[in-house]
Amino acid sequence: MKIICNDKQNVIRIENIDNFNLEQTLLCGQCFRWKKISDNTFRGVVANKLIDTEQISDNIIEIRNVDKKFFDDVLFHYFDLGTDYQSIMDKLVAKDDVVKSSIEFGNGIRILRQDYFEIMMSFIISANNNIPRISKSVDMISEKFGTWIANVDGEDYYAFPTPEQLAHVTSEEFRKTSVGYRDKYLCDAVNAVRTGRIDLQGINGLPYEDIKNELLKVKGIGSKVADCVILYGYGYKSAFPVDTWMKKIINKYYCEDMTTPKQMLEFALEYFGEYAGVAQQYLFYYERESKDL
DNA sequence: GGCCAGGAGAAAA
DNA sequence: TTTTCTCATGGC
Repeated sequence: MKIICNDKQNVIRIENIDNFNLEQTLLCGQCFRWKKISDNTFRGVVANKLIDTEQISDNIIEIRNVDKKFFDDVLFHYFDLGTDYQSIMDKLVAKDDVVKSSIEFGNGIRILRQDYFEIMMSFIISANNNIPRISKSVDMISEKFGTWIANVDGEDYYAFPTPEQLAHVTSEEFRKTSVGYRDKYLCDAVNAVRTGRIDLQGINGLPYEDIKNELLKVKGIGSKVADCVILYGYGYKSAFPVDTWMKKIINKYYCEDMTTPKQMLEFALEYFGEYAGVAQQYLFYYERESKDL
């Protein structure tokens, strides 16, 4: 991987990068705030900055509107550029033909490391919901309560609000962002952070079981949502969210008679091992997208 | 008009 | 402790 900085134009160019497809990574359901604005370009807000990023070729990506400092301080970590995905892929491909097919189908998904608070709120909204609506609600919450970032091409962009900005938002106000009955869960999550019932920064690095138990203290966070936060926020690559799609996949390809999510989680952790979460993301993408072929 | 979405909490068994 | 019911919302 080679990183070329052009601070005069605020462009970062990443060359010779393997396993990084923007569309698969940004629209695969692990994040909700990136928009496709042309064939190969995506626009999104990361840490109070509006960023454009373009897939120049399979191995070249350009990031615009960022200087070297922001790239080093934030984006390198956000895009998980310090991780050797090729070695992870090699290990997973050897598991079985289902994983192998999934990885050959979507061989450019990276697991982002997103803001803890934003990802927690987003996945509380995700419960019994669908991706377009989750995205819509997260955008509405940002627009109503977050800090304005920029107006580009006639459109306003906002940062996801901080816990302080949401401190006095009522459930009725959350309800107006079409989150449905999850409104009160969002209030509780904000309250949990502000009172210190959960320390989102402090729990980073705890053993999987411990960090999960901390997250489960928040109303609206069950096993699946906790695993999403642990995987897409804290970057634990063994965390394995069992959603409706993963249930289908496990029943279809692995264990026909398995019924409970708890069983499935135990099976997945044992079978897929330290990169279970990565396997999960590829299986999820494959099962959802390959139907269109 | 019922079913489904990246489920969770509360009630009931 | 483990199953069953209910919970907004919108697209199909």
